[in-house]
Amino acid sequence: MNIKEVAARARLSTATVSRTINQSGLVRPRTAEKVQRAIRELGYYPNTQARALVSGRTQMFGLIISDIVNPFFPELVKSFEFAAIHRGYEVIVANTDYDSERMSGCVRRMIERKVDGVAIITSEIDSHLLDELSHRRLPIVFLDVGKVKPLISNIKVDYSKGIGEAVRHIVSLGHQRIGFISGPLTLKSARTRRSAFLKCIAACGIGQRQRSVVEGNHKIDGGESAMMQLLSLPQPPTAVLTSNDLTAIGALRAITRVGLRVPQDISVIGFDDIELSRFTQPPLTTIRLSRDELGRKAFTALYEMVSGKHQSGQEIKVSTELVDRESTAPVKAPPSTQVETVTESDTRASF
Amino acid sequence: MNIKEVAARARLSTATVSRTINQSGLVRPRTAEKVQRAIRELGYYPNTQARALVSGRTQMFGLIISDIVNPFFPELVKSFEFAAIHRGYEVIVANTDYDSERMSGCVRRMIERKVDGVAIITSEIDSHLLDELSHRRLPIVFLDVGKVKPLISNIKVDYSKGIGEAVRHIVSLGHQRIGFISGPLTLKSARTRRSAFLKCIAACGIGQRQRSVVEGNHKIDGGESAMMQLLSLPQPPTAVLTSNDLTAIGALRAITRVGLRVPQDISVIGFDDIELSRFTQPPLTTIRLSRDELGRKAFTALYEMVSGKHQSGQEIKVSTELVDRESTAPVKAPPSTQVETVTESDTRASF
DNA sequence: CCTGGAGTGGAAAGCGGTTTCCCTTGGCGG
DNA sequence: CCGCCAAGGGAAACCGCTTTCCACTCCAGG
Repeated sequence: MNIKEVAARARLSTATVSRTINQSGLVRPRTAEKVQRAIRELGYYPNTQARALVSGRTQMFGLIISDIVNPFFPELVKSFEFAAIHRGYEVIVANTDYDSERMSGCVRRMIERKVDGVAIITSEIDSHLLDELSHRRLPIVFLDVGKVKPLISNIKVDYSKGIGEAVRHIVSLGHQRIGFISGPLTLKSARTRRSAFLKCIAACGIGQRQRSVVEGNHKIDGGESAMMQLLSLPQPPTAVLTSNDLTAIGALRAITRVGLRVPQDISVIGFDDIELSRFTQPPLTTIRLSRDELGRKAFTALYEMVSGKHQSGQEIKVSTELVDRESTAPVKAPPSTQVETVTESDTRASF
Repeated sequence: MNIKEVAARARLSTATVSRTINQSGLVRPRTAEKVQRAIRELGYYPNTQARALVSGRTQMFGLIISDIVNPFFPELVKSFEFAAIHRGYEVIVANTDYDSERMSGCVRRMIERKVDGVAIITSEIDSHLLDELSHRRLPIVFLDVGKVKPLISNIKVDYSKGIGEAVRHIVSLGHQRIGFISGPLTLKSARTRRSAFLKCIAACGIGQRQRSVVEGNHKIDGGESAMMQLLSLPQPPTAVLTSNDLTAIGALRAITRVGLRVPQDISVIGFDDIELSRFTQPPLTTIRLSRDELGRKAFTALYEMVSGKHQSGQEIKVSTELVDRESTAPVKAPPSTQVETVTESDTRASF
């Protein structure tokens, strides 16, 4: 089934069929109608490969992420994809699995498939790969990597806004000793979040001695053990911010396990506002970074580069904001008590 | 950058370059070496579109799922994709969003992109779409739809095994009144799970009067309200099975909220064994359906159809099994007590 | 009645590969 | 040293589509 059969059936040339399909406006309505009928009768779909070959555009975008299993990404993928289909683009998703080896595989796939642009929402990228891409004049959108150039746009997350709101919120509740559980510091994104926290905390007049920072792994178990570390400090923090929601959930678990309560004994604030955080017990106060917005804006940025508008690359801002739920409360008492007894049996908890 | 440039640089014909790339074995090693060098020096990647055009195979598979945001799917997608890349295939993922309107859009996309096969892991498919696909001789893999035909394989999940294990486990713990929270009964998969439960329960000699079935929505909130319904029964069940883990998590929440304990007062068993279920409080006993296995097998089934082996379509089994964690316990007492007081303040819970 | 130009539709040249068909080579036996 | 045959490599057709370049029709104006 190809354009020739359609042309034959409509008793027209392939050129006319093609023109009709592509709305070139050079075909008389009566003729177009003939074509349409033939197409309908044959159930014809143009071959995208052939089209891509001649037009030089595949109408596909690549989307490189760290790991689709990480709850941060599915929503992002979905909104990117949604925007893409809407404009007639297809999306090829690739997971790096946080591995720069794999990352180069992903980039290769994108090049081989001749995508019209790539969104890279992960930080395992070395400059050599970047060259590879920009050498081929492929539009790229990064998340938080910074340098806008021709054909390279960047989405800049304003971490400070949300984190600032959170820290001020916590401080206004009387908390003085504030902890932070970072992500794995091998990740650029984790380092960015961490330093945004440090900046905000300093801006609020919290001294170095009052803050304690430990490293998690952006997953539940890492959050849990990091929180255990914080709890075993001589002066544990009374409020804890975390680098993502999974970490916060782990922290919640650790606190509960040790027989303390959230938020009465310790306040916890997450980051990202994943779906799940509405369902923790207590519902998690967190800093929202809209993945939906991220996905949409990433697509749009790419689209504007390929369609000529904004060829030069641009910087797009995405904001963050505090979502106040129930995992924060005023600081308990003059900071004196310390964890001593671990009342396992008292730990009644659900999801 | 195309094959001609490579040929020119290597001072050979394009045919030789092509033969070298495709390992046809007709090229002398010395010549091949020349080609390789030229390719390397130019950073040449063959154009997949052009290749697909002439070979008739795009080396792409479609993967149609319900909703990537549902935690059931990411892992499945990942393992499918992993297997695919391993064999040089690319994957196009499409979400139906449980909407049969969208479903037909997904199918269209697959046809337009000329994928070599489609895995359909969702049940919103009407026969008209199916015709559309098989009319084009596209290999298809379904999940639990049943009819194996030429070019149509089916993955059959053995629900009974895992559910049977779970029910026997529960019964051996002394439970007599057993509840089930189903998924939305508009979904075929939910209906399948529900009827598997009913069958197993009957096989274990539990009478109709001892079981109560309510409908959830496969999400946390639906599980929670469905569980509330069960709890308000004159004789609430002492053990509850659910159609998926999110539902079970909701049930956990409901039970905790009402001042009861899992597993001391009520046992809960989930389904799927999503990542999260290890992290609930208490860790969720659940029935594992390996998404990893599902993804791998779906790919393999497709691959075997396109590569000639097993053109006829086959039925592939995937098993389920009980994963015993901590949300089940022996039934409490002679079944008499009933929920009366709701001690909100006593509800200390985390994730 | 002839000419010119707008409006339609056709023929054909690619797009970048693969593959068939055929011509060169080169190695070997006679 | 010559001839033969297999193997290596080249020329060209073709995959399905878009698009340029033309040819033709038709009607208005001279």
